[in-house]
Amino acid sequence: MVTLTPVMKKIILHWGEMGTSWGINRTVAQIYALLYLSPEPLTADQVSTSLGIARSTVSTGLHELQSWGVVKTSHILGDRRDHFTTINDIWEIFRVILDERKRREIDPTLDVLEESVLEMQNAGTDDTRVEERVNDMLDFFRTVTAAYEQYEKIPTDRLKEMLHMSRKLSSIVDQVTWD
Amino acid sequence: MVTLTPVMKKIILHWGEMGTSWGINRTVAQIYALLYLSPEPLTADQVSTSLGIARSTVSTGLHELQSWGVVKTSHILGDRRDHFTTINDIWEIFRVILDERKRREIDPTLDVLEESVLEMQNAGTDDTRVEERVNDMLDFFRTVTAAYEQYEKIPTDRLKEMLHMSRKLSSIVDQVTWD
DNA sequence: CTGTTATTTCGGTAAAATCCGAAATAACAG
DNA sequence: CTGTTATTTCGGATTTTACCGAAATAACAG
Repeated sequence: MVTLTPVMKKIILHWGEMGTSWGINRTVAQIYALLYLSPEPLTADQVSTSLGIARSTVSTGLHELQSWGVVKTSHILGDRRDHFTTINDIWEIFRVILDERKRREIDPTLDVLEESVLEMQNAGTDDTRVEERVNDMLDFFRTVTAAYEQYEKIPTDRLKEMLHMSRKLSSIVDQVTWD
Repeated sequence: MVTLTPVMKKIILHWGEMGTSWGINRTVAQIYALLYLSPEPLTADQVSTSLGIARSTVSTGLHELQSWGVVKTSHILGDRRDHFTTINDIWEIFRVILDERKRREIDPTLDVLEESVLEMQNAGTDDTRVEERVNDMLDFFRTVTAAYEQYEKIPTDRLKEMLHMSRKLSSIVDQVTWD
């Protein structure tokens, strides 16, 4: 059991709330926050008692976090329990989350839209409006995906630089013309 | 009652699913998709019968969509019922959604983190680790917010250009150095 | 004012997501 | 192999969220 300072409690609880808006379940997000703030790796039991959630729930939650690659296990000599930590660069964490969201939300939508376009071509409908709108959507999602692929190539350190300098950056980009 | 083509059904259903991952409730997202695809504005009753959801649910859903500014009413001479449409630029729509998400998820987090830093200063804890992590988070959220403010200034048309040219853009940005 | 149609509010129900705890399994020490 | 500790699985209970439909309110025509 880890004693939580008021600040830690506050952040863990808020993180839980925020998680729900991000489609991450409340307790999973709390587990994450606890591990992120904890000075050393924690066992599943410590997580369970500190947050007051069932051992089994912690187990499932940790698996989910591990499957995303934002939580790792570490081990201590003479102790066969797993100890859990988060990767500690918050920028990396949000890259992972963003990636997960893209995978779950953008990619399937792209598929559906592409299928739809094909189906409409085959059916040969004269439903111009729907056709037009679906094409608009498809263009949008394709463009966003392409841009995302560019973003993915940028190493985190470079990304930090860029965003820290976002003001300067945007004034530079303002001078760009395509033709 | 509007008859839905298979393609429309497919997209509406998928949109509903996607909505849930975005923190938008399934039926609200479906209403949105229907209006987006419909050639002309629809009455609440038409939405209700076409999607098979209760009139009252439609009412609430339409209000929510209107409060976000992505659905507007229009009127037809000699008909006192409201007719509903979506704004029809999908780019604008996603700007609105993004903005909503920022407002609900980023802004409150920034508040909590700033409060936390103050509290920790007052309490004078020597909990270096937590302090460090909270500061990291704060820096991250501040940087993202600042970058978002730059993005907000870009007119939609310009944004389209930029993203359509994201490859070229990123090679230009690659040449930027700050010092 | 009265009747008619449109819209909204709201309490209760239904559906979905979350979480618990008991039991099963796994991992290991001796 | 046996006992002990750690971890996972899973059915059902609990909580949360979404949805319906009846009743209230609003908006209007005559």
